[in-house]
Amino acid sequence: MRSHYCGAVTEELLDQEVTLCGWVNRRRDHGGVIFIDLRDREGLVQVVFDPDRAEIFEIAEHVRNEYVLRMTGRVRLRPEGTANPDLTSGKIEILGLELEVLNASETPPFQLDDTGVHDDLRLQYRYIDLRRDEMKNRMKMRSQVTRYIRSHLEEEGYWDIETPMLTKATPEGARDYLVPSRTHQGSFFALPQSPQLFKQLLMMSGMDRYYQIVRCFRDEDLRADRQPEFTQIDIETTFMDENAVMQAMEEMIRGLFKEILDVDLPNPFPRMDHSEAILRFGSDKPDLRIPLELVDLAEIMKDVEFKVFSGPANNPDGRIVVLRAPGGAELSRKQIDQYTEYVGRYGAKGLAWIKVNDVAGGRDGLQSPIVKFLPDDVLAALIEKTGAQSGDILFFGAGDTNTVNESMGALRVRLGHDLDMVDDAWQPLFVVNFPMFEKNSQGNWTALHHPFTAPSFDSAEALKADPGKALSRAYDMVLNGTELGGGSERIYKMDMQKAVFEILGISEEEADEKFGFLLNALKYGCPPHAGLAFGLDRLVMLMSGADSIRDVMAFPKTQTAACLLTSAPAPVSAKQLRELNLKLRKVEKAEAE
RNA sequence: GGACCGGUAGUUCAGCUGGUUAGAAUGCCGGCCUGUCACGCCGGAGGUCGCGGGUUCAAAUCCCGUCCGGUCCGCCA
Repeated sequence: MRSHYCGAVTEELLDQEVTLCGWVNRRRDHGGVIFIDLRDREGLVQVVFDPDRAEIFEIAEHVRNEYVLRMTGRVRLRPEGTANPDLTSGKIEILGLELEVLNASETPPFQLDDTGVHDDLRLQYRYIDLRRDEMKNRMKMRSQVTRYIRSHLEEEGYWDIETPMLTKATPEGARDYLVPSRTHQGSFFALPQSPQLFKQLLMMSGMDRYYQIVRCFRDEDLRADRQPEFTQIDIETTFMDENAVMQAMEEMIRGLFKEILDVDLPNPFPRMDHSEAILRFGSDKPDLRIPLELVDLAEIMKDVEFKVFSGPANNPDGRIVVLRAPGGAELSRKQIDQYTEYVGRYGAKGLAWIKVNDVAGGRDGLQSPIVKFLPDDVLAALIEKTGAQSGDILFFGAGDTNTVNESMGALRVRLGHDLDMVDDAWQPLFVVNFPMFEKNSQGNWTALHHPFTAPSFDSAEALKADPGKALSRAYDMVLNGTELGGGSERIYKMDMQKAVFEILGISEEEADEKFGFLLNALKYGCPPHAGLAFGLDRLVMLMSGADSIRDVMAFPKTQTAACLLTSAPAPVSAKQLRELNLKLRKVEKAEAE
């Protein structure tokens, strides 16, 4: 049908006849001569129609944006001074000799070069949105990324093995998407939240090294970086400890960034203990591009009269920190109020602050509603410990540890952006040595990672004796404040797995019912194994500079998990429900009161 | 479940302290134009102001409810 891609026609084809197919990107009609920019996936080329050939000139006059054309013409140099350096094909143009309209187009609902079109319209007409260069390039990069990952892992001896999409609901973790079974009425499949258990079973099956670029499903509320269906690069290996896995994975990511973006990531990636990340950045996925850090003030504030500060300083479950924002003394009262409202979202009850107007001026150089509560020596220690300079502002977070970490960690990132202090760089790291368990609001132990993660303790007895002390052999790869992937060394011994279930309060019967197949497999020669999973969408989002993973998915869903293109989800027929032995409950608002 | 932002011409927005005929840009349609590339010039058409209710002599504008899109908290690894 065609001889070349539009974007691939260059001066190398001078004087040759080419046949092209594509869309009308734009038509410029000068009366006596018509230019059409013909567009396909690979780019644009200018086609010229002159009135000498009345028949095709007539056709060209009636062509409109987004018409699909097939044309044949001769490649020639553009007249001197009319080259377009913005196009790879800009030195040449094509003199139209034949022209066929393969299909007309209605006027598109939005202009392809309009950058501010609302998301809902873009999603409804996604097939038009995807024609835009920005979107097309993201799809291309995504394909390049998966190609690189696949070929790299294949070369390293990993096998691509598929796992079921129709599987079993899991009690832990996210809400499942359920699929009713027709042949087992009243029973349901679940779509996988991840292939976690299957990939472990593949290791037990002796597959040695596995990978899969695989769709996962989680029925939870959405965010800019969370979709109900998303793609993981899922990896698992046998007989490699966590250090070897981390090293192999960072090598892969380094290679990927070099290949696709020509970016050299650090070698090796820095590693940071989970406890250090929380202490310094208030986050388990610190954005190292931002130089600000939380400074702990427990020592300084222990004995002050000001209970808001001394209380948390003396409470083992409390924390008091300060965050120094360089140049922040210029912030207006309104801006400070906005930051107060911002930390309030994370549960902070307030946001105390001190403006350092003149660092040499002692108490008089400080401006703040709380300075009067703090003695001179504490103020001096504060200035010394934060390294505050004239013109800075100090923000204080005090309260229970989690609230302080979350609110001040978020404020740190927000200030970094607002004060334009985000380093233009790629800052990856591994966060390691996570706690194995944490207490939930009811005071029960829950797994920080998942219940198949191996603890740092070798013996099940030691683990049971003090679960709060145990670290896990888990690791998260973090890039610029986004969690790119995470994994762990897995439990491969029955007694350890049983101990973990016991600590989590999962009874033997329940464990048997939910995970019996895995526990059984542990009995038949289970090798040590470890792995991890990357979020492909987040990876491509970061690499392409997109603000949301929606922009690196061809057909994403809205925040309410709907597809505006197909109008999914949608009701089904009574017949379909009957076959599945399902009956809908009536939703009557009046009765629901 | 909750907080906040947005919804006005095909599109992106202005108008919003209530008051003649709701504007701009762009797109669209028509005419002119032989070197443009965001072509140019002239003319024209185009609106349930998301939806429902209320206040008022009068509502795009104020109030209540609701739907849709987005950001975030909760939720989620």
